[in-house]
Amino acid sequence: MARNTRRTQRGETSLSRDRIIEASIELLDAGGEDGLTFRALSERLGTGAGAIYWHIANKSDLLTAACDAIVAPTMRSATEGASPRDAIRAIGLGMFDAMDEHPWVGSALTQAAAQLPMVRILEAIGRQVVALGVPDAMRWHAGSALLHYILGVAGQNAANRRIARERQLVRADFLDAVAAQWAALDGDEFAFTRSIAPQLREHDDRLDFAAGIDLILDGVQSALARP
Amino acid sequence: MARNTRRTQRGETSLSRDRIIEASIELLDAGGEDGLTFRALSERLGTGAGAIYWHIANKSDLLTAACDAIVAPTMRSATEGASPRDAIRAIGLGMFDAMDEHPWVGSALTQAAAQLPMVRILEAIGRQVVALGVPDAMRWHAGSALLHYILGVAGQNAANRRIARERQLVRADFLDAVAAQWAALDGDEFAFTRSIAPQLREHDDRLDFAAGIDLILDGVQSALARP
DNA sequence: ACCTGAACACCGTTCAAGT
DNA sequence: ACCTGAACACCGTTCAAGT
Repeated sequence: MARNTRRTQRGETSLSRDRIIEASIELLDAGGEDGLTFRALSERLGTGAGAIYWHIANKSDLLTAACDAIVAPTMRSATEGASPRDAIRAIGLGMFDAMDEHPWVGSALTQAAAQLPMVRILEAIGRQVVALGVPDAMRWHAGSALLHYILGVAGQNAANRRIARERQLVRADFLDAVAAQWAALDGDEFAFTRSIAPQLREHDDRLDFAAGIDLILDGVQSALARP
Repeated sequence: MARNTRRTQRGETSLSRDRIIEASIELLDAGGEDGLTFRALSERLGTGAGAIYWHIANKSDLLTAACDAIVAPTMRSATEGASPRDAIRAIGLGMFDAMDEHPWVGSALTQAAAQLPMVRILEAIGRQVVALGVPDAMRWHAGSALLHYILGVAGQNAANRRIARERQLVRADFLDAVAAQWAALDGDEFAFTRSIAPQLREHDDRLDFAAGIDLILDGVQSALARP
């Protein structure tokens, strides 16, 4: 960690794991997951591709580290809340907003299963589940349901953003395209989907996300109340 | 679709979209997502890489089609159930079992956001949400919470299987490795995660998955009961 | 209409060689 | 200890040329 402090003091010219991660995030923000390549990264850092491998193990390691650089501060600032319930909502919405700013975090999170970024989210949620008074035997179920729900929305939003980017569509046009696609489905086989297609355009992803968390928390609380 | 019926009658030598998808599924089952390449596929089909492009648009299209070939029959057979609640559970468990047999389906589902496979799941769930008596205004929230939860578990399981495969570990050894990793975390910063690490080894993914669905359904039902 | 297969423009990763 | 950059073994996709 303190390996190259002497050089760092001299300026920004030296390579370091932190500088690599920082540049990676810039590339990911600018060009999505495809934007991060060792060639683009080494060009931006003014170095050779091989140099990067001195500081990181491989691309998967790099993506996880970039993801953690977003998730860690998000979890640190989202643990406040008037009640455990509010705190859990804040954790979820904190992740939602972070992924809104960095859409690649959703898929990075999925790829880095059981790694540090995911554990941070689990930890933040779990503490509030305990504070909520959930008994030992139910903590795992409650925590993992919330975590999986958050990861599900994460993955889905990330995929939607990637598709919209590839087709060079803004959000509204993307939703219009999906709604049109759904409306064209077979009326008998896809009756439900067709019936909710109009809601696609009006809906607010962030509110929907919060509503899902509330549903799970309601389920937890009704289980707590059961004799 | 009926383009090459004459040739198909002669035997299995002719190429078709269905044969390509079938061979893709075999490659995906055998080697995970990395196992599906146009070179491996053309070799297995005894043809050139370019020939495949006559029948499918690109790799993303191919993966979505392979995913749909798994999801469609799963949804067709999983819609039975004594009650809407049982039916929703059956839909979820049907997907769980399908992904257990074909681990790549989880990530394919995420990549094919808003595409046919996902719509089939949404449709199956939505119908049961209606049957459950959920009013119009809440159907979207209930359906998308269930869908996102299922997709979250899907992505997570797929990622776990991929990592286990890469490290050539069987499930039990993979869980042991994760549990050991968690146990080594900082005691203050990761108190909750450390406390549930032992449960990692004992837990049953399938039961946990069903428990999460029940939590959401309990939440829906408690919202229905509210004045 | 359908297929061939070489060619193109990329990847992530390695490694002998430098400083 | 850290970096260079050419080389390696791959990718998905295209396309002139065949039948």
